[in-house]
Amino acid sequence: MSQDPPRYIALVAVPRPLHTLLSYALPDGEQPVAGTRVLVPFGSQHSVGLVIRVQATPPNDTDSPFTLKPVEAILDVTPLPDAHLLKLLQWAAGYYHHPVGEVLFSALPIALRKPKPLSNRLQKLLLAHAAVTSPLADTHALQLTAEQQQCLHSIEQWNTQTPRRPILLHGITGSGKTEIYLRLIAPLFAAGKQVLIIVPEIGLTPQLLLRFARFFGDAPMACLHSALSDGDRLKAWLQARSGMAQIIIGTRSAIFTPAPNLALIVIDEEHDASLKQQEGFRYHARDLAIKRAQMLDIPIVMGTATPALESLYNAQTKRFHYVRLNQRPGTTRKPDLQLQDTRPFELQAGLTPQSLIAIRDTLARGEQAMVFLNRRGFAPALYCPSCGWQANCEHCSAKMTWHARRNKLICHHCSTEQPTPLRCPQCQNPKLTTQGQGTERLELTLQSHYPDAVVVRIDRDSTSRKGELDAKLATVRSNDPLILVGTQMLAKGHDFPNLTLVIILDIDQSLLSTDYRALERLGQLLVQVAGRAGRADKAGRVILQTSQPDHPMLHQLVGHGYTPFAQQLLEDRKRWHFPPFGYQALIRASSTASMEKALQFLEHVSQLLVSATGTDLQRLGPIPALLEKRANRYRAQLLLGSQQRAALHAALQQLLQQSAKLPGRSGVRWSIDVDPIDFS
DNA sequence: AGCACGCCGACT
DNA sequence: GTCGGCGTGCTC
Repeated sequence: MSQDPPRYIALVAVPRPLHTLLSYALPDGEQPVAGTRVLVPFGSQHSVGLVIRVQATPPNDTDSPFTLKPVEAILDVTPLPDAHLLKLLQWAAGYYHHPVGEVLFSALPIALRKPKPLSNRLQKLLLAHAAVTSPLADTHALQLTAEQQQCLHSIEQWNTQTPRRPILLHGITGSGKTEIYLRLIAPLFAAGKQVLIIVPEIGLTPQLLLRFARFFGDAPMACLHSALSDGDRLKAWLQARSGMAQIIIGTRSAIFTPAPNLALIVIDEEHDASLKQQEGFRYHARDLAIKRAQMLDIPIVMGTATPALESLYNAQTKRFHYVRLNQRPGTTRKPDLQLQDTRPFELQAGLTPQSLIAIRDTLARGEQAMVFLNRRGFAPALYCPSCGWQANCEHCSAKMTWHARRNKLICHHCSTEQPTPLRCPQCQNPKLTTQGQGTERLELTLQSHYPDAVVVRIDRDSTSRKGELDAKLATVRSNDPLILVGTQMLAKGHDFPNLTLVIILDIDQSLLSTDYRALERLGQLLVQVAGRAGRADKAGRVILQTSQPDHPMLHQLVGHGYTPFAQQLLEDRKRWHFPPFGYQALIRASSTASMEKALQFLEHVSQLLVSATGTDLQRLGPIPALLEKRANRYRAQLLLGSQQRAALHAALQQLLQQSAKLPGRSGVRWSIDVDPIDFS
């Protein structure tokens, strides 16, 4: 049974952790375009794959070790990621050393993993679109201030120059960055172009969305975020891909949305850590956005009140254009920021006497106060005062947090829940005690301290039900005097005009952290939270409670502001050859068996890298991770550093090529994190 | 990631 | 004697 050799073969990426493409024979006469999905046989089963390339079979192809299996079905007529996205994604797979098929499919809506053609869905969408006409409903345009006009003018100028550079828009909270975005987008919108806007977390930026909706009227907007159903996500994605959604707003993964007429990318809050994916394909949406804009030769604008040190450095070295907005329209005074030493006082509700007085006065003036504490739950520890027993998570090397409302112990690392023990499991003592405090306790104690005041708590626990967050935000926006208690969730994207006092608790841990990025993040968080105070025409006051009021970096931040603070941190980074003065990758390993197993594996990785590269690759570790055990896995890490990006990437390439032979790899899960930002 | 293949303990 | 444990290795 001899067969003619296939004329063409397809190189296909499947959504599995394979670092290679697989070759399949194509039926006679078929030449699918790169980016179309195919159904292929895969081991004993079938898989959807993406065609990356189609090649003619070499005429006398005798050295091929395989008899190629045939492509079973071609699922699409047009490519899903277009040629440009395909190129970007392949580049990203190489840069982040992540399996190419997983990278490609992580950029597609989940619904497209099923081997179903999408032709009919498209048809429906396009028919729906035919009825909509959407004039620019610019009835809510505000007059720009002189500073904003100057800023806009600079950006427009830069966007006519070649070669292009990314633009860093460093504007203090309330300075009107959104107004600048809108003015940049408007002419593109009118010209039928598309714009991609990446935001940290869409549920938390309702005001930005509202502003866009007002500005662009009923223009078709595609929103892509984690709360969407698979169907809605596919719909938004198709609308963007068809070009009919001109405004595309989304979180991190929206950076992969196809947009044939893309003319501008905006990254809002470019410093935000949520732009970096923290598992699987660990990409940074800002960095990929810069790459995408560069490949398309379109402008990219990154806005923030607290630039990432990397971005600030890029601005200083002229890789980025840099423009500032220093004024808050309608406000004359900057918030008054003060450090408060907690050590001399016995704290009540975690607050110093001065803080308590400040809250009382604020309420008396009919204004709002916010107490920021980045810790959920009632208390971060439950222990027995008589024998010293403590409620630890049995799956993690961590204490369990006590939640009063649900009367449960919850591990914030693995989400394990346990009923609160009635007596000490060790000595039967019926009186267990909590230690420390979270937002839940803060809410309670503030309420009893100010019995007549309304206390609103906003954190993940108090807003998990649908509509709950909106209701709470509406209460706050009614501008009645109240006390707002909350975590991270309050730090970004909200505008509370009657909020004039912000108290920030418990920052001491960040000041002592071994993570070299902890101070940068603390600085960003403090400035962002402080930016909530004193909007509209009311002066704001920010109180920073700490047991280390003499910390030099805190003084730098409070005394001179974010930029000199960041500059100081950059100088430290330079001394240590840390990013952006060097390049890093973190190898993580975990084992259910023991810490030793994870460490030993990384020791072998380390040795492989030395013998394979022999370069001046710096190695820090292997060391146990900050959280040594999580969800029953012992975790260790090895930090790699180099002054040459190419050397680091060559080393990672070597590691991947030889990883199958590494001793001690059985029972160990491991991963590569390029440009790590979180060392937990 | 799945899945099959393969070599060691307690059961119809 | 077999059912099945998950260690190992492969997927064109």
